[in-house]
Amino acid sequence: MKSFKISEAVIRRLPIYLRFLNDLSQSGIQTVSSQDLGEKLDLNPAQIRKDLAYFGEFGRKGVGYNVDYLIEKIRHILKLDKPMNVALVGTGNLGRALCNYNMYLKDNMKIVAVFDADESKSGTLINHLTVQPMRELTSVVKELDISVGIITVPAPEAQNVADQFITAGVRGILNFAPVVLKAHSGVRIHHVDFTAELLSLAYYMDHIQEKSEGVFE
Amino acid sequence: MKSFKISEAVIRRLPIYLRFLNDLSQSGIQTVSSQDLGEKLDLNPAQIRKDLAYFGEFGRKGVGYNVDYLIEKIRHILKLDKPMNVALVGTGNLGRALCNYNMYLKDNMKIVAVFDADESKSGTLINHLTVQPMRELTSVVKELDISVGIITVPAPEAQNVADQFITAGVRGILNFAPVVLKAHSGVRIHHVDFTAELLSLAYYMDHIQEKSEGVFE
DNA sequence: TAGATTGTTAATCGATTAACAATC
DNA sequence: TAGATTGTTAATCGATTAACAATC
Repeated sequence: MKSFKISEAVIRRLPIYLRFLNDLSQSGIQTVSSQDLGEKLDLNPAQIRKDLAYFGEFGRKGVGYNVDYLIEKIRHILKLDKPMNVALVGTGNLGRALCNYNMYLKDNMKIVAVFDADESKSGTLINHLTVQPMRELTSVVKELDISVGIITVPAPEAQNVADQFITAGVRGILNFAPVVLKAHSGVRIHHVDFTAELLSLAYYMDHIQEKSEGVFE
Repeated sequence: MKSFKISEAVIRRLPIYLRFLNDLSQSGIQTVSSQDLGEKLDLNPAQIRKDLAYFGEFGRKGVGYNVDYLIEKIRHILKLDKPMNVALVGTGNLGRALCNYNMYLKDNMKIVAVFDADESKSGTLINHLTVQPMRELTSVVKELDISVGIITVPAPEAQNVADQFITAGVRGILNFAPVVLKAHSGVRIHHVDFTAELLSLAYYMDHIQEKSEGVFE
């Protein structure tokens, strides 16, 4: 048994590999080289080989990687080979969009409970799920063995919701609110910050596009 | 006049600073130190000082940064001090959510046109905007001087939409589809990849949380 | 066998952090 | 003046890329 510290950058690339490998598999392609992957995903082939090599020897010299075998391996590494229950708080436009978007299903991640602070929404249905009041959160998280919470509430309420999730026992949070959340170590927080993506995009609009070159007086 | 290459990591932090500074400003706080910022945003104070110093001397030794002055400076750096027009393609749940979410307004970014490949949707209203057919895209982008395109279509159509945006003349794309897009240099693509965020979150769920430590046999 | 491609080491590159003189 | 905090250099740390022996 070996013990590694795998860097976050590596882990964040694995879902990108997985997604493209799934496409290949569906197209009936059985073998792929790091060269191919690199071209399609805009990554250095050496980086891809190195990333995968952290977890084992998945390829064959002179041949490449077997697509379905690699899919299986990455799914195992990311722990997508067993079901994981997810709860969502905040049934605004974005929250409802995510509930309907059940892409996660094939990756064994499933939204199984939805909450909203506005109790007048309790009982309404979103994609076969009944909206529940916040006071039910702790008990539902425990009953349904929910390990991940998605936050789609306005920024000022996000930290409060995160605290409730953490108290209830979730181990991971996916935050869509435009605010930096605090959590004790032991709880992992990923941030989907599309306002920041849009604002940083603005910076590049008038610049000469030679690898992040900028001019200032 | 000095010429820099500012790294992408630096640019991506500027909107985070800006957002928190806006909060401070609204709370009536006039001065902030890199120490304060670092604590609230989970960043190293030295990094914050260094980031800002790429663009000028915005602080005062022994005092800190004037909140409103720094806001003004960052807004200028990111080019948020002049209006920027945005178009969106794909009026599914996510697209509609983004149209309604006009947080961008105060940052001078405004969605001014919405398109959908499904022509039966043409003419419907989303938040005061009329959905238009794809064949109008090129002319509308030119007429309204649109420089950024948002893509919220299913993955298989995303590259095609990107190509149309690029042909029409946009210089930046914010892609929400779970696929890596290709573009010639000169067009900047940012990817909001929440499925990847969710899948990589799964990896950390059963791991001891000591800075990305993992164990494999 | 000849060509292709992995796994891995070494070299490079870039980003973060520590430290401190300058100065408010 | 004493305390605080910046701007900036140097040191550290980590991630990417190049190169190549191993081998299919």
